[in-house]
Amino acid sequence: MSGERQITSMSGNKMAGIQCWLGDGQSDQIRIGHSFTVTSERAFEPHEHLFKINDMQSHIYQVLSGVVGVYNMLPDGRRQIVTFYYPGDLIGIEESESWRYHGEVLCRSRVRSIPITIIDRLLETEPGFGQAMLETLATELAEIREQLLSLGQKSAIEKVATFLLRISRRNLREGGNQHSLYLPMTRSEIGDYLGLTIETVSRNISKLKTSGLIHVLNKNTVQILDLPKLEELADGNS
Amino acid sequence: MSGERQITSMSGNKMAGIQCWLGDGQSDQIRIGHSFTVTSERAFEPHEHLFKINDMQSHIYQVLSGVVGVYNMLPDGRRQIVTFYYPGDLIGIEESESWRYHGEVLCRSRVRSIPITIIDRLLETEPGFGQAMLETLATELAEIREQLLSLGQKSAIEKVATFLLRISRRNLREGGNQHSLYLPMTRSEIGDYLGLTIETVSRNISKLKTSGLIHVLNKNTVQILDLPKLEELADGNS
DNA sequence: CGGGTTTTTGAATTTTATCAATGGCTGTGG
DNA sequence: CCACAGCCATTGATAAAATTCAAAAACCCG
Repeated sequence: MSGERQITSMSGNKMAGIQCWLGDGQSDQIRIGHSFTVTSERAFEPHEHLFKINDMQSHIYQVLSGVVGVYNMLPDGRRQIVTFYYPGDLIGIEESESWRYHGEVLCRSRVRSIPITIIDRLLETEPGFGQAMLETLATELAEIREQLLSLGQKSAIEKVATFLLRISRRNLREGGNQHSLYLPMTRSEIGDYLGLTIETVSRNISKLKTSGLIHVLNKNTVQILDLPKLEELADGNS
Repeated sequence: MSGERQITSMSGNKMAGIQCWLGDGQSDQIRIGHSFTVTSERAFEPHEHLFKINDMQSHIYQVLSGVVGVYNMLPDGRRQIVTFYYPGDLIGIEESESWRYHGEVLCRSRVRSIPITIIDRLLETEPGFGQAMLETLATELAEIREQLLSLGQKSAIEKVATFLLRISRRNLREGGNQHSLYLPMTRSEIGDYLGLTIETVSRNISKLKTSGLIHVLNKNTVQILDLPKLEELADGNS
C-alpha cells in the first residue's frame, strides 16, 4: 500500500494480482491470516448455469477448466455474450447484490465457488487485497472497452480477426502456443460475442482460410499462419 | 468496512459513493483526515483534450459542467466513443500508469483535476474509500455491459431509442426532467457512440419524430412524447 | 457406421453505409 | 436588422455489408 499503483495484471504472471490471495485454482484453500478456508469445486456440463440474472450473489466463481460465458439478453431472445472466462479467471468480483447478467458453462468445465463473505473478510484483514481487486476490475474494464471498439466500429472480418488474436495473445500470456488456437465455444457463441450471425462468422473464418491467414484444423482448432497480416487486418489496415 | 457490500451508487444520491470524499463539484476542497487540499478547476473549449491515449496519468478528472467524451480509435480514423461523462462524473478512477483512451471536451465545459496522489492518500487513510471506488468501478462496468448489448445486438432505431432513454433516466436520477432531453453532443458524436453513421442517426431520430414518440425542438433538444413506447422499442419489443 | 447436430455455402432480402445535394441554424459584419 | 458564410443536420439515391432463409456438407458421439 505504498506509492505503487500501476496496473499490470494484464501482463504475465497472474499470481501478481488478486490470485495472490485466492489462488490460481491449483489449491482449493484460501488463507486468511493464519486460518485456512476450503472452497468447493464442482464439475459442470455444457449449458449449465452458474447463475442467472437477478439471482442473489452469494459467491464469486473461478474457472478451473473449460470456459464460462457471461451474457445479457433482450426479451426477444437476442443474446450478447459479454466475456468468455477461461481457467484462472474470476467471475463476479465486482459484487453487486444480485447478478447483472447470466453465467453459463459453455463446455464441460470445473468451477470453484468462493463465498463473498470470504472476499469481505479478505478486504477487511488483508492489506493490499482491495488494491488488487481494483486492478482486476480495471483490467476487465479495459478489455470490455476494447470489445466496444470492435462491436461498434469493425467489419465482420475485422471482428473475427480480432477475436482470434485475443485468444492468441491469451495463449502467449499463459505460456501457450501463440499460433495454435483452441476454440471451445460454438460458432453461434462466437457470433453472439461479436454481434454477428453464425453464418457471418463461418463465412469470414472461411475467408481468412482462403486468403491463407489461418488454417482450420477442425471446428475447434485454428492455426494462425500469418500473424502480422492478421494483426493488420484486426486493426483495420486491410 | 463492515459487512456492507451492496453496490447502490447507480441509484439516486451521488454523495453516497465516492463523491463523499471527492465532493460533487460544489466545493473545490478535499478533506483528508483533518487537512484540506484545494483542487484546480479550469474551463475548456469544445474539442480540447483533457488527455490522450498513452499520456501518463497524473490526475483524475471531475466534470463540473458540460460533457466529456472518452474514446478509442482505429488507425484509419474510425472512432468509438466509450462513455459520455456529465457533471459530477469522475474520469480515470480505474487509474493505470497511462491513459488507455482519449478524453475530449465536447462542449464548453468546466473540469476539476484531482492529482492521483490524493487518491492514493485517501486509499491509505480513509476506511471505506477503497470500497467506494470498487462500487464506482462496478457501476461503470455494468453500464458498459449495457452498451455492449446495444452495440452488438440492437438495430439502429433501437440504439437511438436506448440512447435517448439513457439520458432520460439520468435526468430522472439527477432530479431533472425525464421528458425533456438536452443533447450537448453532435449527431456525429452520437453516431460514434452508437456505432452508426451520422446519417443513420439523423434518419432514425426523424423516424421517431414521424411516429410521434418524440418531438425535436431543435438539434440539441428533444422531448419524449411516449415514454412507454420508446422503452418498448429500446428493449426490442418493436 | 449412422443419426443428430453444427458448420459451411448459396441466393435473396434487409439493413446500414456511402455519396451527393439540400435545408436550416448561428453568429458576424455590413 | 438583415444578409451571408460556414457548419451541422436532414433527406434522397445508390452501393455495400450483413442477415435471413434454405440446403448441403462435415463433424461427433455412441
